[in-house]
Amino acid sequence: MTIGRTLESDPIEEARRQWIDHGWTAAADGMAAVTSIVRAQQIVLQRIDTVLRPLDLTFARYEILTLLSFTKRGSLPMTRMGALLQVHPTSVTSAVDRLESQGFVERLPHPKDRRAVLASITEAGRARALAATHALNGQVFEQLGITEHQINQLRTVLRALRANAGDF
Amino acid sequence: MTIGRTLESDPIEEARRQWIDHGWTAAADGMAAVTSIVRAQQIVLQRIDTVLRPLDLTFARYEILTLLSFTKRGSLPMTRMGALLQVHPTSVTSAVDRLESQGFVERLPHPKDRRAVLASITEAGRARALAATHALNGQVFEQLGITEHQINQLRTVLRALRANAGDF
DNA sequence: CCCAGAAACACGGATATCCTAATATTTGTC
DNA sequence: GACAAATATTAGGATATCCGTGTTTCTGGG
Repeated sequence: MTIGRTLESDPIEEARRQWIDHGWTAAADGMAAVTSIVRAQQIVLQRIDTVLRPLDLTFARYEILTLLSFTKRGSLPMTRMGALLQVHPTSVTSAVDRLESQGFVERLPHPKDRRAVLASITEAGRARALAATHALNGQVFEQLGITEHQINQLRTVLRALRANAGDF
Repeated sequence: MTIGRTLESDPIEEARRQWIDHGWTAAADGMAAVTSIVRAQQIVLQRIDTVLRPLDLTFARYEILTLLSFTKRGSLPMTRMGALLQVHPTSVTSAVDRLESQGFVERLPHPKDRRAVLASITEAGRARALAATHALNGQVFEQLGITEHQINQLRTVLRALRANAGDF
């Protein structure tokens, strides 16, 4: 599962030093922060996929199932899910295709708008989503390896970044 | 470029509230932090791709070019690059395939180990990498929309996370 | 010293995912 | 009622990962 052997030093810190040595000092910290985000996402997504693979789910499909399970009727229009989860409409289509073939979701016609399609979670979908959440909680979300204080720093800073990007 | 319309509230904060309401309090902050990392990566990678597209580069290929430009001889064994950039060997192969077809990199035989292949950056590759770095510095790395203090918090916390994952 | 087995290296094929562009249908608006 | 916008889908390109293969190098027992 691990990609390479252990490295002698932090490659991101080394890149940051290179930036400074080349005179790009104003961008050095930002470059290091961005690269850290990309790498951290690889790490957590790899852990998530490892936990989710035995359950035949990916993170994208897990997010859809969990979102649907939180709604009152267990269903949402496709476009609405794309907006809430910040993914492209085509990604929603392909993910729902797979979830439907797995029996976790079914497509229903929208009662008011004949253009729209409702994705509705099934009982099997609810059960699988719950099992996945319990596995992720215990094996990923409660095991990040950083302090509670650091977790909250992360949430706060990234919320500022997301807000600046127009996320909400 | 933006995916959906502006949302009324922070969807991650809403998910965190759902976690607490369901009694998964111990995992709520970790879930929010992980989801924030995933979303933040989407945001920064989208900005990076927008800047790099006119230069016919992706972030993965840009990283390879920049890494090579930082070495003394401008060349590295394929496996070594995979280890430094934390990507799979097959990803290195396909990225170098494309860079070679673009004329930014050439494959050379390793002088000592006939199994290995050296990827060597060309002059065109150096020029393109430099142009890309200047564009990314000005349009992404210096424009994150968060304070310098927050940038450094991010670096520190994510370094702890990466160290815990065995990155270095 | 020698040689058989293990490990490392790069690549090709198959699969899954995401994004872009284009399309058909339906709804809303002036 | 004509025209613009929204909705979901399909098709195509690019990327990343998993698995297996052929070649080369390393290692350890004889």
